[in-house]
Amino acid sequence: MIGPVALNLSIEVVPFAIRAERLEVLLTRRPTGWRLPGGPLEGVENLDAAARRHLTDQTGFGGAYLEQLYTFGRPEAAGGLAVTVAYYALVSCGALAVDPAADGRARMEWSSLAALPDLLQDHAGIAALAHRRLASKLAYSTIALQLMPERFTLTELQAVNETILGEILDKRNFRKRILALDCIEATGETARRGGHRPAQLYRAKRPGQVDFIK
Amino acid sequence: MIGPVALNLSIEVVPFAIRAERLEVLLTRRPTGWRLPGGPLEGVENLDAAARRHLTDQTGFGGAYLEQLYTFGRPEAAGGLAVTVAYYALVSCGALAVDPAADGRARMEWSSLAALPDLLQDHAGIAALAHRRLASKLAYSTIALQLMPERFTLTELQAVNETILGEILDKRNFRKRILALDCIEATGETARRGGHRPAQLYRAKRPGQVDFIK
DNA sequence: CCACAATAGTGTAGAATCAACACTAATATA
DNA sequence: TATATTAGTGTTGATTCTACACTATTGTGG
Repeated sequence: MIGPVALNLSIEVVPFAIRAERLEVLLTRRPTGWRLPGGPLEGVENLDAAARRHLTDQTGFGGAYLEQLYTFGRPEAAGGLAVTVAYYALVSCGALAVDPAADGRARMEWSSLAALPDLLQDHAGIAALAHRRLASKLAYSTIALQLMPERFTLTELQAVNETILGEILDKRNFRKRILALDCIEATGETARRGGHRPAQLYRAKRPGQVDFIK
Repeated sequence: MIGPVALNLSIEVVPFAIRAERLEVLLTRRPTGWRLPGGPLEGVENLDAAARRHLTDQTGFGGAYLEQLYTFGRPEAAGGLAVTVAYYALVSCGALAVDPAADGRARMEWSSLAALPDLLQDHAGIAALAHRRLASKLAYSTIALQLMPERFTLTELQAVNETILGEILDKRNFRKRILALDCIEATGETARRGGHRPAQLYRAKRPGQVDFIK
């Protein structure tokens, strides 16, 4: 059944990853310009499933952590109403390493959140809202782990937090806090990277799961 | 433009109020049974505006504080997709006092959140989600003020917090914390209610506005 | 092989915040 | 005038937070 107004429902996803110590957003190129991955529903599907489908089809990062952000309604020039259900996705550095063979996919490109190109509609605003949500969730959840590879050092985890928050953290206090959360464990292995003391490698105790703290 | 799938977009609102020291939800009666206030869009309208319109038309509490909660997608028996954008509303005790002459409105009734009747679809789940969101927001915002009348005592504000959280709070610690937030001010007036010392009346410094704290 | 550069890893002390706790003050009523 | 009832107020110990500097371990280059 269709309501009295023409509805255009779309799903948009803000895919985040940490690249080169910066928080970046993955954009796709369409004939009309850059936009967030997303698009209309196809058939009868769960909204979460639709978000994941768009992400997978358009970027290949189907394993990302996905969370609903907000729903917007926007009158269209043609007289209908565009309803956008926005999600954000966290792509782990691990998934980034393997280039998701972009066969037949729209062209895509990571862009620094601080310097997005002109985007379709209000996609820039959606990305900014997603960033605020992500930053505030750092304070009361273990969501940052979703951006990490399977094994990571504490210094790397700290750097991810610093990048998202835009401020530097105290090394000793950060480590004490994270370890007290009981959300990661040492693997026993070390990472020998460069001319300096190797770092312990840690892994998430409950990978894929975001715990709330306090 | 209409997508390939039949869409049924509706707005549902969970209207909360404190009545008789309990957190209650306002339900409306339809031929098919009890449900949350809400319904389909009418013409091209902002989602927030649609939520307020439904709330106003169906309950008369148009002045309530409104906030988007979550968006659900649910396959329908007929083969289409029902998309529900859920909101919650906080009705101040002050607004409750004046009975919103329910002329021509669907029958409505407040129900304790703990003992809801059978509701349409997943409306009970939506109400439960709204309650969790509200309870968690108490910890980091001044949202509880939206449930208070224009002037209120500290004891009343504490009771509202206790009701939502489902736990009792320490009177001295509560007062210290609230006053430190700098979100309310004494009016200078007192409430003489019953055979005991009168209480100072306070009011919100920024009524209608919800501040985040810390 | 030795010096150096670079990052890993660790503890403490003072400040701030949180949590527990009990009595006096002011009013209405009987 | 005695009593019941709610308003209003501080302190102390525990916990948490914040600031802060040095040793450990490796790779590299002379």
